[in-house]
Amino acid sequence: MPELPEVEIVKQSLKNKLDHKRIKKVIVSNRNLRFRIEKEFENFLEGKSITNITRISKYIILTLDQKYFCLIHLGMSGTLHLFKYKKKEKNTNLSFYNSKILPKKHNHIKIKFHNCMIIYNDPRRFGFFKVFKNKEQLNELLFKLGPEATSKKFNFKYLKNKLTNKKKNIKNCLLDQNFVSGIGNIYANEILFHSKIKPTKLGMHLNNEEIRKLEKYTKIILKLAIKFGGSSIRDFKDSKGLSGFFQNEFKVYNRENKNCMRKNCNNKIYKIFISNRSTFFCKSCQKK
DNA sequence: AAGAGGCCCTGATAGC
DNA sequence: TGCTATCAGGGCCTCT
Repeated sequence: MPELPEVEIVKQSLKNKLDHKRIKKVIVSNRNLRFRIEKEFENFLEGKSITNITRISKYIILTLDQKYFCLIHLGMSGTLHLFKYKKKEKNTNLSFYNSKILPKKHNHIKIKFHNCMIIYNDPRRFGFFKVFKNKEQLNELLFKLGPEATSKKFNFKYLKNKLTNKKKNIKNCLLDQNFVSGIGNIYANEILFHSKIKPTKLGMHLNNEEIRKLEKYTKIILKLAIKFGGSSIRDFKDSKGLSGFFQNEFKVYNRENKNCMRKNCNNKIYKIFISNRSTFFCKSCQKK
């Protein structure tokens, strides 16, 4: 599901809700996510307070007691659901949460707070939770990432330098998180359409104008997608259950055989596969 | 060393 | 209706 805009939306929807909340109880019902959840996971989290919630590329980071970290990646199908506490019935230990609909299966992790809880659901289990006992350990993992697509570090100079002699096609470059972080398959397709660059073009063959457009539209598209609340295909929702609307703005993604939306272009959108990922483009707008 | 492809996993959908 | 095949928003690992 989630690329940088969707992860940002999830983070925003958790922010202020979980800030400074103390974790009362953690329940893991399936430890086999992308990485197996460590035995100490529950114990480590319980009793600690969430002192900050941030996002780096497609990762959500919970800061715990200002010095520990819980790194969350939603993989392809992960979702976080926030439930507010409603009431506790007299003489029982049952807690009741508001009635927001939750999938019946694949709810792998529950994190309970005083008056709310979050549930991690992930059918395909490509996502993961991992705790870090200090910042150095966390940075070790994160420093391998390329500059964030929305950041100043991702600029003409960086791209020009990186693309020189790059024999990889530009679409795979955009999907390579060590090249630039935060972009996934949907936004890679959309960015290349707006930049008028053919997805199969080798990185080394981009001219200066194309590099400038690539930088420009990467930032425009991702920031616009955040404004629209992300893209909700296959039911992406934020932690409160709200959908995004950027899917209505797609120009090429999932539009095989439909008309190109650029003014005065009469061509259709083609679908090809690049490294087994579906790739959409207009042959006439993205000639080379 | 860089790049391509397989693979992890479940579910929705298309085609027969 | 019910089977099988294919494909999904990610990224790690292996092979060349």
